[in-house]
Amino acid sequence: MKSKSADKRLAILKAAFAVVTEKGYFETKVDDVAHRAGVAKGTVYLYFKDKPAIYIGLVDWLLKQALTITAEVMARPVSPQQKLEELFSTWASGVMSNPGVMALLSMENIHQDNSVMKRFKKHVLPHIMEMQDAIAGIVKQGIEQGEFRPVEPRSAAAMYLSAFRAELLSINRHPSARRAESIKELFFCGILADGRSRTKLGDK
Amino acid sequence: MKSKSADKRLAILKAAFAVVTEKGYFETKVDDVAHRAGVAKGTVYLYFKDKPAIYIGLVDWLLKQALTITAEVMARPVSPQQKLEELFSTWASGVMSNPGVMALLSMENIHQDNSVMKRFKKHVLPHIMEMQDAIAGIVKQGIEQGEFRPVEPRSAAAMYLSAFRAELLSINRHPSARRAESIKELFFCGILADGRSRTKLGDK
DNA sequence: CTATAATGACTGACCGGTCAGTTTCCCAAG
DNA sequence: CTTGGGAAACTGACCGGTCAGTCATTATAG
Repeated sequence: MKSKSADKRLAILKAAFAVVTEKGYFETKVDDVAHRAGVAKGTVYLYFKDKPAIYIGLVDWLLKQALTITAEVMARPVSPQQKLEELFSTWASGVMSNPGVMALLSMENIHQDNSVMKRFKKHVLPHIMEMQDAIAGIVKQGIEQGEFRPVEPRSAAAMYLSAFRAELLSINRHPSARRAESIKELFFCGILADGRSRTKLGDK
Repeated sequence: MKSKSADKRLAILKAAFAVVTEKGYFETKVDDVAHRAGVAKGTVYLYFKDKPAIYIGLVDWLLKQALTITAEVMARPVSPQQKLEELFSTWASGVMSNPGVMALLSMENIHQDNSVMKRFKKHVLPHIMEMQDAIAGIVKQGIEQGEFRPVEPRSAAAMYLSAFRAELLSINRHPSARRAESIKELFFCGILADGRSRTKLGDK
């Protein structure tokens, strides 16, 4: 099964990427993917067990790319903040620039618990967690170096990913670079004016 | 069509809410909704033109509730920050607490451009925008009063909604109140340590 | 010539939407 | 109060289209 041709498998994945980001998983027909890849439907089933397997293979593939980028950025000899900033823009200009990607990766869909989503969870969540851990690691480093406040690293990682998502969404809606900068900056600086005490929130 | 019974329409919406948040739109069968509502399939079609109409009706209904809460909170005589905090927790404990709601409302899915999503966009996006505008309004007020930094209000609103989403996601994943506080605080304060200049980001 | 890869017509399950038939409700006439 | 009849609400079996997955057949490579 692996021997046939890694190229063809990749071609099918790329076709699936194009179709799924355009129409969404449920509206994507296996025939669409096959045609886009320039093969017959039967051929798709030589490389993937069934339709969900295509989707899982696709997300796997994308996340692996994103993780590679992440690891590469993490290894650079720059400050934690710099790392987070670079990751932000590298992601934004890389794999993730396709407007449909967010739909593809968005975790909301995973909270449903039919059998397809269970399979999806099992295969893909570990990658997501790995990513979040990587970011939490950078945050932790930043805290130790005094660059960041002592926040919960995993919360910060969640927030970081959300900010990234917000950026992509606004890029999709209004293709203007200004907004994005602003969102990234909000992540780092927050919204409160300088004068306000940063510990005030805890009280209430 | 309106005369039949508003109660029954509502019953169908509630059933749809239960099923759609559990299984997602595409996996939801009209029969499921009908059974859950205690009516026959045909009856559903007396109240809704077709399946997408059920979905649109559902999201409309939920967003209207959220907007009501928003307006109510906005009217309170408290500081902008207080407003945002209260909105955050009121939403979190209200309509939005169901783990499936994010999936239901998440905008990612809307970037696909088949006919169903076009209808969806047309009906629902205005409500979303209304919501974002409301929040941007609070932010603007906060800026004028010197409570917030002079950020782009709409970016801040996008960030706020994303932070809210991050909170819900982590609540779903680990039912612990700690994390949520932390995410909300991150929105207000950012992640940088006190000593760091807040304007430094703009350079580069 | 054999083995491996690729094909695409076919099938069976599924489900959105319909509609002829049934029940329920209301009210006017007896 | 009973009755009857007509309208409105409701029902669910059915239909037609769609599509995931199969497999007998054909093409290709070695």
